[in-house]
Amino acid sequence: MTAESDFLEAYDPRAFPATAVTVDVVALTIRDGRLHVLLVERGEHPYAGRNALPGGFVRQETLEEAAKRELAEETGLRPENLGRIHLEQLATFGDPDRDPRMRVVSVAYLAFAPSLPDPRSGGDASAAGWFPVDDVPELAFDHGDILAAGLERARSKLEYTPLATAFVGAEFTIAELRAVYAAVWDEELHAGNFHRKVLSVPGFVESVGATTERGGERGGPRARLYRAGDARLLHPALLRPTREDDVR
Amino acid sequence: MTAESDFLEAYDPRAFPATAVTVDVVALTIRDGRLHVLLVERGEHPYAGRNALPGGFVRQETLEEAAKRELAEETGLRPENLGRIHLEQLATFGDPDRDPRMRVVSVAYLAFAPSLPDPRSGGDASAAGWFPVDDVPELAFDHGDILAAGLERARSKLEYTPLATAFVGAEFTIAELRAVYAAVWDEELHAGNFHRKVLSVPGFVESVGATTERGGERGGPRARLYRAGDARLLHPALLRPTREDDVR
DNA sequence: TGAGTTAGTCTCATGGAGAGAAGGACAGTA
DNA sequence: TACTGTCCTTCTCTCCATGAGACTAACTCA
Repeated sequence: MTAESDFLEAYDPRAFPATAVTVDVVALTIRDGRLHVLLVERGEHPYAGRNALPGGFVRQETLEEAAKRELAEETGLRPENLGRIHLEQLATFGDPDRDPRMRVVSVAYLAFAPSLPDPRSGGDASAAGWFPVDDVPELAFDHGDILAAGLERARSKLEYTPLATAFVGAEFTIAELRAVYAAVWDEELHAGNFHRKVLSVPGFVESVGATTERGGERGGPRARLYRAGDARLLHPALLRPTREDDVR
Repeated sequence: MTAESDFLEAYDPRAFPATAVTVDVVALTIRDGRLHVLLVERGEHPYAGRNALPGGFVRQETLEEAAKRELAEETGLRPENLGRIHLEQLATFGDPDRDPRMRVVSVAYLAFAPSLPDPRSGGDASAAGWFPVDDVPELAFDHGDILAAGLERARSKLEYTPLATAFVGAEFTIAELRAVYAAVWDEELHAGNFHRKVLSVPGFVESVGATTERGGERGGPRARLYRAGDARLLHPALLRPTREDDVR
């Protein structure tokens, strides 16, 4: 392999045009029954003062590690506590003029988390906060497009994966799970049918054998507790009600 | 906005570590009832002589334009003839050591095309060819992973989008469409049920009003011709038979 | 002309999904 | 304590999508 090592030694990485690679994270959670996204306020140009998705340049690390690092920085969570947070690659945005400084290609990641503390109180990440996704200010760069892609991915993934369990605690009730679907899909769901459906999908949830300590805030019986099962795909899927408009 | 323009003038793009951005294309087509992928033989180090997905560095263009350009170069197709080819972003691969030369982040694209001529006879793209996806040699870089991701995406997208029509000509029979599903999914399909299903999904196909000139090669009546309808999503979806193994 | 093949239609059994309702268990209030 | 309203959980009924199988008619090839 002498030819190859010679080649590698003579290779000049600067021969290619400078392109920066960043990660941006669409971090979603549910607070007060509404879907929220994590946004930070930009302190620097360009778009100073505008809200943006948390993100930054990729260092000597994998893309996923970069996304985890950015998420940890902005939420104030320690990386080791990121375990229960679902993280997946969303898409890559690289239009030549999406950043006025230079060519920046951004790999967007999507994160789902159970309700997290307000990052404002976290100290370091000063100007960060959770915003309801249906009431988001205009964002910097093309982050509005990235957010839209993240929301669509989240809505779609609830259908055929047990992702909703990433939004709730380790033990949860069927009603809590239903609230997740209702918040992400922004749809009312038939409690009885949802209950039957969730329990009928193999591996979606498994019973803990206990119930909540007390009934709901406004009455009602104690609910049985479940934890996430071992299914990676829901079969059959929980299809969201499809509007004709979506199809064409 | 003087502050911002001052900032942009003083900005030094070289301040960030050099990272190259490439696109790689998983181009799929169907030949002789089998799913094929387009591969090129690398002439240069690293991985000289190994097969790889067609791809290259991104220039002053959008990522999708780069993918189209690479695809056109390797297939010998003129860019204006790429119209009927479906192209979508697949995922981005950026592990620090995936390319021994330098940090290379690759945005992978997925392309579906009707049967194309053999690129070997196209002249320019000398060492390119179509390989059956279930009989692919070991690939350069992490292109094996990229191909696997592309196959899974293709199989999944057939379920809920009219993507299969991108594999056939402008006018096609239901049997041809069924052959696409059978090839991509590598599954036998019940002809009667498939027929009923395809015609029952609104906007999937629309009748041309004519039939094939003659029956099948081994007999049978003439088949009615259809063209792609205006649906962007299939509802209800054509779900592939799910094996229990896939679920866990 | 006959045998074999295939497009298209149909029937039947099964099971999932939506809608509605009922049985309790529980919280809050009078 | 009694009452009211909430809501978790289960059941029933109906409709529809799906899989399996069969049948007819049109066509090719020998």
